[in-house]
Amino acid sequence: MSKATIYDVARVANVSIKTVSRVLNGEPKASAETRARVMEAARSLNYTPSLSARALSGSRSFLIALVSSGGVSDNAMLYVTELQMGAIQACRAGGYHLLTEYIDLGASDFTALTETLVSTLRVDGVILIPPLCDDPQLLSLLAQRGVTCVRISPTLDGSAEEKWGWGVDIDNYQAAFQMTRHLIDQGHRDIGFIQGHPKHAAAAQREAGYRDALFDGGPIPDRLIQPGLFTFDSGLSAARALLEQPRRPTAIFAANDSMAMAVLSVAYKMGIPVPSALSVAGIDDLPAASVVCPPLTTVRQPVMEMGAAAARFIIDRTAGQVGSYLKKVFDHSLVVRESTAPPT
Amino acid sequence: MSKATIYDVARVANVSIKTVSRVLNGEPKASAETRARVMEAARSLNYTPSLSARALSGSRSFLIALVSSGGVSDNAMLYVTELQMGAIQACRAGGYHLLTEYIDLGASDFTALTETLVSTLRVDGVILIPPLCDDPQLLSLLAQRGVTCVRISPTLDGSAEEKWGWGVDIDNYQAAFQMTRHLIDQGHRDIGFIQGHPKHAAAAQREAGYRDALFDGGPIPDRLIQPGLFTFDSGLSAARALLEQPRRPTAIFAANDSMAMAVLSVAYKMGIPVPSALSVAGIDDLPAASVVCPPLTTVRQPVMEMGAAAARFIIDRTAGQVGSYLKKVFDHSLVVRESTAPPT
DNA sequence: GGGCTGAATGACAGCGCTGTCCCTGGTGTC
DNA sequence: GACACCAGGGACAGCGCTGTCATTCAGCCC
Repeated sequence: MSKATIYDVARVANVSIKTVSRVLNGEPKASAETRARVMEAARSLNYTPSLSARALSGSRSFLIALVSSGGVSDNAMLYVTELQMGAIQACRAGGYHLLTEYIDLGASDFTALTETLVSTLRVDGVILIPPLCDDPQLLSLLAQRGVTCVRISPTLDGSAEEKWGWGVDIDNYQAAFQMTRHLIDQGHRDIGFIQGHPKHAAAAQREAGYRDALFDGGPIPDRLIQPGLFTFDSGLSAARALLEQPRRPTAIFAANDSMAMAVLSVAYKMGIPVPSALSVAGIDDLPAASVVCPPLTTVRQPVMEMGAAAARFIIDRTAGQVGSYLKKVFDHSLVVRESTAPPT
Repeated sequence: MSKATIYDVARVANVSIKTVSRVLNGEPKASAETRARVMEAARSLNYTPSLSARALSGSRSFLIALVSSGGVSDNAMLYVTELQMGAIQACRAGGYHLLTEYIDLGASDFTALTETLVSTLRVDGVILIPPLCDDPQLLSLLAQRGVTCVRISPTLDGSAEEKWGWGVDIDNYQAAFQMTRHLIDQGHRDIGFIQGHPKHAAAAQREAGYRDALFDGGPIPDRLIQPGLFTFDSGLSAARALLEQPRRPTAIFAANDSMAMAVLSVAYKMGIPVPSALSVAGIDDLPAASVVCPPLTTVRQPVMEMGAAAARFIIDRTAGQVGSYLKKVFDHSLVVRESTAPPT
């Protein structure tokens, strides 16, 4: 009942521990018969190898770290849960385990974090979440130490890409472009935009998509664009700035759902009915997006799949399969709900 | 630059590795002078001990697992993120690391989970989230293997308590009682209630609080109470059942925020203004609760602190401090926002 | 048949720590 | 002075695996 070791398995299967190790790791040199015998012994003993021992002696640790920053309170970071769930799933499938680390962006000690990840934990890879995934200091520390990184929604900087690891993302430009087109198709011309956090690469891409869809790259009246930080609170101010104008837009497209919900909230307070007098759209499809009133039109990203892909990349790479070291772009989809409608 | 070992530190400090180990682990036998020398050497080498080696040779693994079940899509489980954040914080402070494992409740193999936790990971403790924390099968498996468990919001079963580990919770009865009183104080008499998931212990406690506050334990008309499952969707049906009655309640108290938001949604669709024609209240204070329209009156639990306390308990216990093996009850607070008001 | 190749397996040395036991020399006691 | 005692510190054996290299034994070629 208590912990079975590789020795027990070897004894039962009547082979050396090395052979057990080989079979369990799927190494080639083992006859089918031996393989079966070992597997059976392992099963009967309910044996699971010790991660610590494997990590200590071998070159893999079977550990992946998901590093996040930023407070929970920040609605914008809510998709971390979903990402994590995807990563966990992929880890299970590959015999890996997911560690979650947190770093305070304020008093951040990247050196200590790196040391922990590399020396203490010896992780096989790290999944980085924005805005961490775009911090050159952290990235170069990790690169120096040879850590495999996967960046979620990283900047588009091509040259850095190769140096700093693989990335997963959606096509933020296209997502914003399509959403803007959706509003235009409905008949909107006066479409306000709330920008994302200037440090998030996705923010600029989304704004570009909006600009190009609305004015094909031409100048857009300043009054239509308000700064935001991807947070609900920042969305509140931006929404007010947009809605208190004498000639207010008939639609507002926020660079993410948190801010779009802020628009909903301000409109509600000001007595502006949505969507009849104002259409509102966001990006992300947060869990909350479907439960607010009215349900939010937004762009859904396959966050869980992205998390799974990130973990899988690290696992494959550690197992020797050299990944293509590029960025994988996932498909997004427009989710049209009730917050958008033709202007009346 | 590359991984420094305890040998390096020993050499630099001119002591044996055992002494380094002693100093770093805060063991008594070491003079102040030696201690300082070792610390200095460790710092200068940027040394961090290997977790694997420590775990393999010692009795602690410095690992805590947070086990969750249930889909991400389930709004009700959203507070996992917050719990996790608290646990991570406590882990960092204690030199621990947090692993997140997931188990599919459908095809659940508790034996495999336990084996992974015990043999493979050798975790020092496990944090269990509802409804996992009330599953007798899993609990007894873990207890058999001597795993320290902390259960979040567990059943009140006192006898099981000691056998199955420590727990953290709020006083669900009081929380619901106070919320109901709040509605009564505002003048409501016809207060509907949406029950929680029958398997969650908190659900029954919350209902009891509601019943006692409203009718002091006496019979409550059936029409006022609707079944729910803590999910948004279940809240939708319950809300409809409540609001389509000829004589509909003037207030609805849902056993959690997800379902309360469903009430908001149904009311919106039916054109019932909140709070003027209907007050709505929930429990949990989800991140989304403050951004819906109108912002939801709810009960806030100190989820992050609860997570931190859970992790801290495991850490202390592993370090030898025998915990009191009871349940720690945290203070909750009524958060009155705009979804409740006197009936008109 | 001798030598060679290659597949299947085992022996053995660590990986970087901690637990246990042991040694040293200074102090206190009578 | 003989003894016990204890704080301070070292030697050493693993923890449970994997990497490396050695060994064995078919099968095969000329």
